[in-house]
Amino acid sequence: MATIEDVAKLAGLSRTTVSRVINDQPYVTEEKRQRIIQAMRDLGYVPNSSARRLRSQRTETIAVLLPRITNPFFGNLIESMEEKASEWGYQVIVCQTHGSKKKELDYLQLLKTKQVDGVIMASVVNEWEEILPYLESGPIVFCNEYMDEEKVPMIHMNHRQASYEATCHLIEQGCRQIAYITGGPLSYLSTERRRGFQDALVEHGLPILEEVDIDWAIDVKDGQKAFLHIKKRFPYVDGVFTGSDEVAAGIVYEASQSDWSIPDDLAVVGFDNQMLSLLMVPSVTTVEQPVREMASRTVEVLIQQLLHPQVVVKKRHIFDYKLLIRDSTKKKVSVV
Amino acid sequence: MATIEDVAKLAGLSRTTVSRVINDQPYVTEEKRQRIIQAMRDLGYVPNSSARRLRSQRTETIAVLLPRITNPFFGNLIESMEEKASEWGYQVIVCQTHGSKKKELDYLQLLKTKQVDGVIMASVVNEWEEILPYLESGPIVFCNEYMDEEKVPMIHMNHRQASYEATCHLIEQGCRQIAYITGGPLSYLSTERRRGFQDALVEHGLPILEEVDIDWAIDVKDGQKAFLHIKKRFPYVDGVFTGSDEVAAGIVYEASQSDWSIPDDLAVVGFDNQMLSLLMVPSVTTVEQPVREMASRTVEVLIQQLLHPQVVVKKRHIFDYKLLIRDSTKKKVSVV
DNA sequence: TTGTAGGCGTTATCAC
DNA sequence: GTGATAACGCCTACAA
Repeated sequence: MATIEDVAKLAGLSRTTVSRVINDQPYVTEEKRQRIIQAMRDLGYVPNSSARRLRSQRTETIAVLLPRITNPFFGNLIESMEEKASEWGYQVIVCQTHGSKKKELDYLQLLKTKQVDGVIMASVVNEWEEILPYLESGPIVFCNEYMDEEKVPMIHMNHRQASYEATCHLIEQGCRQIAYITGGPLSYLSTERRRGFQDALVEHGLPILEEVDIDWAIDVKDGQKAFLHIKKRFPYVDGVFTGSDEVAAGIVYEASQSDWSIPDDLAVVGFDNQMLSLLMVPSVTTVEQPVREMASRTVEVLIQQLLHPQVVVKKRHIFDYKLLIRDSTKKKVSVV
Repeated sequence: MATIEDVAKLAGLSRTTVSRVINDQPYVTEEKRQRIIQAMRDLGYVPNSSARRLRSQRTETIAVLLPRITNPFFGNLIESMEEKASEWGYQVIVCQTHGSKKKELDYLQLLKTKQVDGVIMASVVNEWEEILPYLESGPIVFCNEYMDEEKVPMIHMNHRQASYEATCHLIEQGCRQIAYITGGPLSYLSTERRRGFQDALVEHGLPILEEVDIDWAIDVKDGQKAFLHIKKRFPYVDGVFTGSDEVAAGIVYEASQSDWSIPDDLAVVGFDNQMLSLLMVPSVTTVEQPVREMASRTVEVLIQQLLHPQVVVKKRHIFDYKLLIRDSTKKKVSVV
């Protein structure tokens, strides 16, 4: 593999001059510049990025931490992030934590070992105290997940309010016994969602169904199981709020295989506006997040911090959600 | 940031000895080893990976090229690849080409600049002649996509045969006017699929409907459009083979909004066995690929090549598919 | 305008 | 067992 030295020799010039040409710097005669360019071509020279990294102390790479890519929400997120990062000449490393605290810390280690310049956390399972020390080694930005902290920028929606609004919608449709179905690791975000849900119930004087504690539902199969569970053990439930379109789809699907009718026997609200939610029969009411915009903003915020480390950045970037009302909640007998 | 030098000083030893401890090498007294470990702790020392890369000429990073992550097939693929790579201590860089030849070559450049040790191409849009030169800089492995080449390992299914079988199934169900719906960039794989489709038609003496040339369908929306297009312009079509479950889902969905019935007016076969295909009403007949196994094997093949460059590896790894027959093709009046 | 030389942090070689 | 030294390939004061 040709090095800068080889090019210099072939062109009969010094490494310095070659380096100037590589980096488009001035103070090189056009004639020598051409000679060097020719030499680089002849040798098939390409600058070695490891050497550059060592020298510059920068990797132009960022890590994106998320639970798993096949969750469409995170898939969309990283798709947009990669596109944006690529525009700025940055590489993206995928870091699937699968909700494991250890894996999360292992991947944060990339920051300490200087394998990446910065980290985006789209999911957070460790406590803040665990994460804080890594901040010494480079910037961290939260996206989607958030906390009561002001040390790192956070790009997200108000999940508490979104859940509140979704639940109010169920109540307006006449639901009185509403179950909360969730899954995945506990986090600030998931707590916020639950709070919003309970806010709405309390405000309307409705009971919080402590007995229906389904906290293990994360995908379509789980949704199907959850439906059967409810039908069998808590048949009085007439509405469900779940933080996942996949779970909602599972419920809708399994209901269609039973004698229950959605939404009349059971109204269902999902979250994220996945394609699935629109294609189900009945279509699923859901909360839409501006995924692409959040992803794009997150990358911008991180890269700006990398380019201008001293500048104090805005810490909160709150995006708007949108409740998309579809057939899974449009009860025939609606109570207003 | 503490360096190996700092640790050495604090422990009152040389960099060499510290390096030995870091790399678990013998020939260090237990007492000194402990002193060094303590010093590393005190300083919060972490080896700098850029320096290691430069020294070792290895990055322990691989690049995965694919069109876009949100295509669930590729999402699943990279999910499994990241997991496998992580087991071996390798990082994965996401490279979305969006079917662009230029982007594909740009990402292959990562190999030349030594930012990655190897490349997995899960999609290929350039000609082989364009790709070949990059092979000098490191190993490339194909997964999913393939070619008539023996220079790089290829992990894939026999798409021609899968399409052939799927089409035969449509014919057995009584379809006589079968449309082929495709999309995305032309490639060896897409050509193979078309061949398999035509093989079946020819073998059964059925017409190839040249007039129905839908080659622009890649997602659900396109599927919906395609259905309307067929219904309006080619109402005699009674079967559709499409290389995408999303397109199939769009067709099924749009049909359900019309007076056509699936499968009796139109039988539909998709590809990939996405969750979608199972949840649609009617559920969609599709071809299942062993995605996780292919992904996992691909990473293994690549890493083995990195670890043992001289060993000649098996070039073809052909996996089995499975035709999953569901409601979208079970015509009531089936002709055998 | 061009070149010399040192150092980024690590590890392999060789001498002690 | 341990340490001095060179080298990986690049960039950049500083000198000329």
